[in-house]
Amino acid sequence: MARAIDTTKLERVKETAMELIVDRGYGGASISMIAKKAAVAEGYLYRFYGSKLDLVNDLLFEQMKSLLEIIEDLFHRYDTINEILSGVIKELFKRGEANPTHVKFVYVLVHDYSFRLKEEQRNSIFEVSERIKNLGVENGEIRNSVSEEEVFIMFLMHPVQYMNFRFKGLFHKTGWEEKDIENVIEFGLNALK
Amino acid sequence: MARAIDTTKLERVKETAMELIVDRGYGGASISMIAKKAAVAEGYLYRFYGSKLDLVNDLLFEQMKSLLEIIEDLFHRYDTINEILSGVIKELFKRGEANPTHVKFVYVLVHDYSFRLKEEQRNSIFEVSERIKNLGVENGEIRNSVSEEEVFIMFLMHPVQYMNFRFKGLFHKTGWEEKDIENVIEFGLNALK
Amino acid sequence: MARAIDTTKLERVKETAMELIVDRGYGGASISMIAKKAAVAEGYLYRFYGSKLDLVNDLLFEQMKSLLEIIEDLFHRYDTINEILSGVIKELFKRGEANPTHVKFVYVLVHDYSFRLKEEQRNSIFEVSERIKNLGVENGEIRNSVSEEEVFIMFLMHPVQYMNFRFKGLFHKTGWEEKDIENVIEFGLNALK
Amino acid sequence: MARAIDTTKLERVKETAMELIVDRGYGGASISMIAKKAAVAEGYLYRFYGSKLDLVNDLLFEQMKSLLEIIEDLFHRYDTINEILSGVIKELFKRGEANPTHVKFVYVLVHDYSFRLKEEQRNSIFEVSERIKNLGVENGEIRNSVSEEEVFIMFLMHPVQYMNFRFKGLFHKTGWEEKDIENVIEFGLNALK
DNA sequence: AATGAATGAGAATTCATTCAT
DNA sequence: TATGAATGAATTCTCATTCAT
Repeated sequence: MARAIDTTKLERVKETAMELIVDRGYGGASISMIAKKAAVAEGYLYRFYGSKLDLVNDLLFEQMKSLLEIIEDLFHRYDTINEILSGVIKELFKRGEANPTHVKFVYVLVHDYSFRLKEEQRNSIFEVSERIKNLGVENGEIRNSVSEEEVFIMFLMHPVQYMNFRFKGLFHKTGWEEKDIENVIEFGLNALK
Repeated sequence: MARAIDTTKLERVKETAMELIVDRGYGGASISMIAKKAAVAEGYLYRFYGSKLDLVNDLLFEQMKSLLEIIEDLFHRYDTINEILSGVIKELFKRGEANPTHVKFVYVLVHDYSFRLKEEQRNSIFEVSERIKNLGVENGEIRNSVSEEEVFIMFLMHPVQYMNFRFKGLFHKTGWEEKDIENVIEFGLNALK
Repeated sequence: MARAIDTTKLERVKETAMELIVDRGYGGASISMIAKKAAVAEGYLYRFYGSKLDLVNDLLFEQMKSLLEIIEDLFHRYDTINEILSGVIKELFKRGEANPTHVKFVYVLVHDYSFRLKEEQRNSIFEVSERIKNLGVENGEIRNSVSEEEVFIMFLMHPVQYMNFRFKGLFHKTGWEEKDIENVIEFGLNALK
Repeated sequence: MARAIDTTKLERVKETAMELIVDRGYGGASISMIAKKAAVAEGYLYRFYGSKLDLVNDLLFEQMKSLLEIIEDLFHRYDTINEILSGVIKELFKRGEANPTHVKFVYVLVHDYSFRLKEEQRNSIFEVSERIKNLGVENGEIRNSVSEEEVFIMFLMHPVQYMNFRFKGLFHKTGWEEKDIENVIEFGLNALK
């Protein structure tokens, strides 16, 4: 009987790839570095991905999906922008604490012109943003002049950027407290209202 | 006497480097590609920069400086957040139209963990943000709970991100109109107030 | 299981490297020349050596070690300078015949200021020379005024230089005969006595 | 009227070239390094030499000539091997003290298979060695079994090698004293007798 | 299923040389 | 006479990818 695929192994590769790409950029993270750090043979990942690019695109898709699901999920559970945005941002910060690498990875690749989200995911981003906007406009929590882009920015990109500024220590601050999270929520609500 | 330095040549190299780095990432833009596209010898740029990294760091510094000067300049000419932010955002969009590559370049590299702004420039970012916040808080145009980071984000990062979402067509829109610019201004003022 | 390492391959690289370095100098023997002549991929040798310099230093160490072992060995088997020196020189000429490249390689690199023997090997050179001198002085076969350097020169450097003058045809002679070897031995014994 | 050639300038280039070649090897000493250290334009030396190789060959010829002239000169002034060899070796050590670089330079290049003395100079080397040998054999100061090569070695190569071992600190000694010089003379006379 | 030896195209960088001034 | 800007071939080294085992 054939051996089963060792899923922890592949997981290790993915995690390591994200770490190294965040730290050293796409070009700076070599397959052999990733393989060595993940304690896996160099040729291993070619059993699952056709190329390095494939792997990274897949990783980006997966991570972005996971973040979008936070929004989708809360959108279905609450019906005010206040609740949804609060929930999303709290969850994002929670993940930033538990898995900084994942958040950094999305942050880095989303701003890279060499990586594009898949059409399918772009559509899904547009749709969530639209539905949120509609809800907000009905509720009076979002100005009409706010665009879908801005909704997306405030729900996802801004908190992610905020965390990354802290990761980078751009303003000589690292990490965050409860109060910072509250401020980010307040900031978002204000921007949209 | 030796030949005079051909200054347009170096300018060509810098411009081409930014274009290719935006399109293909730091690692994806090779020196030989840059040189060929700029119609310059491969060894040419090493007369001015010690390495590819040097060149790119210098370019980032230069571009960021140019953007920061917009803020500095308007800060000295106006005394309401409304006027300053309007001025900054209008100028940013103007540049985005005239020189999309420059704006894309800053956008891409600022989000890359492998490139860090120089300490000197980070300090200058903090200082401008602080001065703007102080002014705004005095004027009643900025909430006290808004952090310096958020000021910087709304004055620079958000408009730059907005333009780049349009460049990328993330929401199936490309380019912008007068009304979009007005909205971005309104969005920023709201977020800070 | 991965492929087994082809050991003859590395051997080919080493041999070729020595040949080319002897003929064209360290700088004149390029990695790609070596690889092509050894029928090996350019990147191959980097699996074993971190750099070209590493390879060459290792080669020098190996070759020098091999020559020093001749002396060590004969020192333990005989107890007159006459016997030891005769043995060493005969063996050196034998190797010069069988492997001229090895002898040329040592000759070239030992005289190059950019390559230094490792401290460890320098010590071992000093020690052998010292032990030989002590034996010779006791036996009355070596003058007291002869230095360790001169012992080393006569046991190793002089025969190697002699062979290389013949390789180079500096005096319009190439190769050597039994009588030449005898003369070199006689020359050495006289010099030390 | 045209400016005269600035001979000190060319002299500076030659001296610097020798220094750098000794320290870093032929390939390691670049034209631009030499030019910068000699405070001369990069293109300057091409007014006198067709190529880097030309320069170095010329330098080797010049330095070797200068050393051979010591022997020629003393050969005409004295008529015993003892006097000639003593004179030569003393003069060589004197030069080694005054101009270590020159002695190192000859040492390095003579042992390099990529540089060959010119036929003309090789002949002159052979002739001096022959004349000395004949004189020595007549005088009874040189054994008949000694070859011309060995004469040359003892008159030039050995002292040069001796000095270079000291320069390199191969035996943990640097520099030399009067007594060392006497020993080298004694060593040479013994070897030839 | 997994390994890691081997490849070779392509990367960044250097440098001898040329030539307009 | 002398300069040094500019060149581009060649160099060392890296790395994604393949494939025999």
